[in-house]
Amino acid sequence: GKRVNVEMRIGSVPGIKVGDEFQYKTQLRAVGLHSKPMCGIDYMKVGDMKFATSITASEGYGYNDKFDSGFLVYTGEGGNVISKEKKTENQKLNKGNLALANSLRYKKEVRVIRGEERWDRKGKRYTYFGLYLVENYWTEIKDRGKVVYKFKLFRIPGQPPLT
Amino acid sequence: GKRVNVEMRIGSVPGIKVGDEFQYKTQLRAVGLHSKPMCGIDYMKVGDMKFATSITASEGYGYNDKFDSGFLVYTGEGGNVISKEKKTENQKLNKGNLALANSLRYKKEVRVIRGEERWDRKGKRYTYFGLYLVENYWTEIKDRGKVVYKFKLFRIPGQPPLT
DNA sequence: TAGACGTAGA
DNA sequence: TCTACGTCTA
Repeated sequence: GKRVNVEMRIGSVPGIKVGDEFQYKTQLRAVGLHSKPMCGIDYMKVGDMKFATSITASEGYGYNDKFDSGFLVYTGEGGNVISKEKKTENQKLNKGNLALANSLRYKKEVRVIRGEERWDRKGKRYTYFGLYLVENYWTEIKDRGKVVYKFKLFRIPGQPPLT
Repeated sequence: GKRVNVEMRIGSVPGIKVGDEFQYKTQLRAVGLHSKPMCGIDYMKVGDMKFATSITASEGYGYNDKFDSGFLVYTGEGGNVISKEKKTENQKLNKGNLALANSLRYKKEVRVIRGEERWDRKGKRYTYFGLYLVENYWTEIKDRGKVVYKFKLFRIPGQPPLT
């Protein structure tokens, strides 16, 4: 049980390979992949600007993120999208959403982790998918008339294939 | 990131020594010390009866558990004791509380883990304190007139000292 | 102090 | 489905 406290950064993490799997979000933090225990979008400040460092696309939360060959459409955060108790609101271009927009504008790499539900529903299976770039983003109006941000990311070519 | 799924049992855990420290509750689960990610009392069914396997006494949650030389007074679970939103209710002799009561009656060992707040407030420091036996339990009436269970446990002699 | 794509078991 | 001594950042 060694004490872990990794500095988060943009880009690949030394020692972590595409396809590496983890069981808990605390493990993602321990190895330096994703710092936030409950947030999908992790980001850091460089000077006065936020950039995304990593996103985890966990299935089964009502976000309906779509993984396709080399692409990913990812739903922004905020607006109580997955809350059962709180009222849905418009998502805003702040926090993680703003960080992803900045990553697009400045062509910063984003680590992508996919979280899959396990058949035994004990923990998840978090798989490191590699580095992506944000291609564009837009807003959609969801069921209850609220604004939701969508980010399209493409996988940077030349990385090991996902089996 | 090897997949972990340990069978929980009563008594000491092979390979775990008094004083071993951990950072997250998911680690406690991984090594077989404490299965529940957010509950203080872990227990298992033997035949038709529940017995406690381990308790974590985390500081800073308004439970006011007391560690003394060889003794521990532990607050039972339930009743929304630490909830800020929900109304406080009477604790009942069920779930983990019932398991601890059975551990007293049948003299079953209980693993004790102490969770301390860290100065940097990142993670906790969970320390394995060794095996205890429940000496007795009682109820108290707390501030808002609600029933709270208290369990007194003593540390089984002959174990390595806690430095 | 509150918010956020957490976890497991009853 | 819900509860439960979670865990981090803003």
